[in-house]
Amino acid sequence: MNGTRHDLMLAWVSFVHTSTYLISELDRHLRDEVGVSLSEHDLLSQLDKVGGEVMLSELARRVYLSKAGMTKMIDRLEKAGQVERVWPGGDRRVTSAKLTTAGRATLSRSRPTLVAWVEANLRAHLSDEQVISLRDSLRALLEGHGRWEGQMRHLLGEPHDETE
Amino acid sequence: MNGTRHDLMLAWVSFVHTSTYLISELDRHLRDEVGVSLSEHDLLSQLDKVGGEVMLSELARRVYLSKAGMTKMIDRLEKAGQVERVWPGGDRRVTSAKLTTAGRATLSRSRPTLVAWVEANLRAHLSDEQVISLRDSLRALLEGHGRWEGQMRHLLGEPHDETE
DNA sequence: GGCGGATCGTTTACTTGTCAACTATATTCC
DNA sequence: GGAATATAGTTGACAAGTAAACGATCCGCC
Repeated sequence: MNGTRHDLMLAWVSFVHTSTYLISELDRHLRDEVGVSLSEHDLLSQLDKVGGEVMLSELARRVYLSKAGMTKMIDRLEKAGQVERVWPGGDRRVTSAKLTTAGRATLSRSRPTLVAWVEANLRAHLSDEQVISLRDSLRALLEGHGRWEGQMRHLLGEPHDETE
Repeated sequence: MNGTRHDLMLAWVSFVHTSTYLISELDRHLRDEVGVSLSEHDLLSQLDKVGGEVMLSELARRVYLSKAGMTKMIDRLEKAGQVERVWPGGDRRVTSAKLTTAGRATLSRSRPTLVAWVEANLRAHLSDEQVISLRDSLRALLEGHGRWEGQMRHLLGEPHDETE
């Protein structure tokens, strides 16, 4: 018996089930409490992280959406007043999106809701060491697939800076 | 600054992005190579784990699907000949599902494909210690939410036994 | 300076999921 | 034994994603 391989597959199956479960729970929670889905929060959060306009295809890449999916998501969020399409001149093919004031207001409610939920549903079941190890492993996976971004300010609503 | 809270949120955001990315990649890979989606593989795998008939609502709970979603999934898989509906008498409300021979054949192709993919896409970027720690943390999360099952034989196609 | 091939965003058709309403059966309890 | 209630599965209307085809624009290069 290859114990290591078994551990690996166990980790993977648990990973799939955990994410399926937790993500759908958090999604429902955010919809109920704030009125945005998790992916919508994620999009608003990316826009806030950049702090300005982002072209749609770049935005799609960041939130793992096809370009058709991004068109529809921006349609919804624009209709809801959270986001605005802008045409920043230069290349006339590109459309960008930016947060509206209402979008920033939504973020100011969704962010603490999300933080509290994560405290209650992750932190509550993990030791500090497990959180750190999880963070490092996931970062290694993202890096290994070329998907690690600067990520990680803004999660708590901290001011933007460039010191990384 | 609360470093621990920041680490926690970083871990969570990485978790969401990693699972979004990896799951969609594996899903595409399984469709291309074997012709089943990841959720379909998961369903077949659950049926195989039990080794007999399972009622639809129990199946739905195991793969995190609504009962309407389960009806449709079984419709598809039955039409594709992978699965059969059976009515095991007793409670006349219940419908169960079981694997067909074709379903078992599909599993015998999807399982090694999945194992190879996980070796190449997880194992390749993680140390043995990270795999173990990941396994333990995810198990703790599932247990914390009352979603830990026996899970974990069958992942590699090992014979059923009850020694856990 | 204009032709061929990429890239950007949208549209269309389709897939796969949810929720709410419904039917049929089972259970509780008076 | 019968009414109220709960549970199993299906159906229909909708939500949110994809892939492929399309129009517009940009770029490289002869």
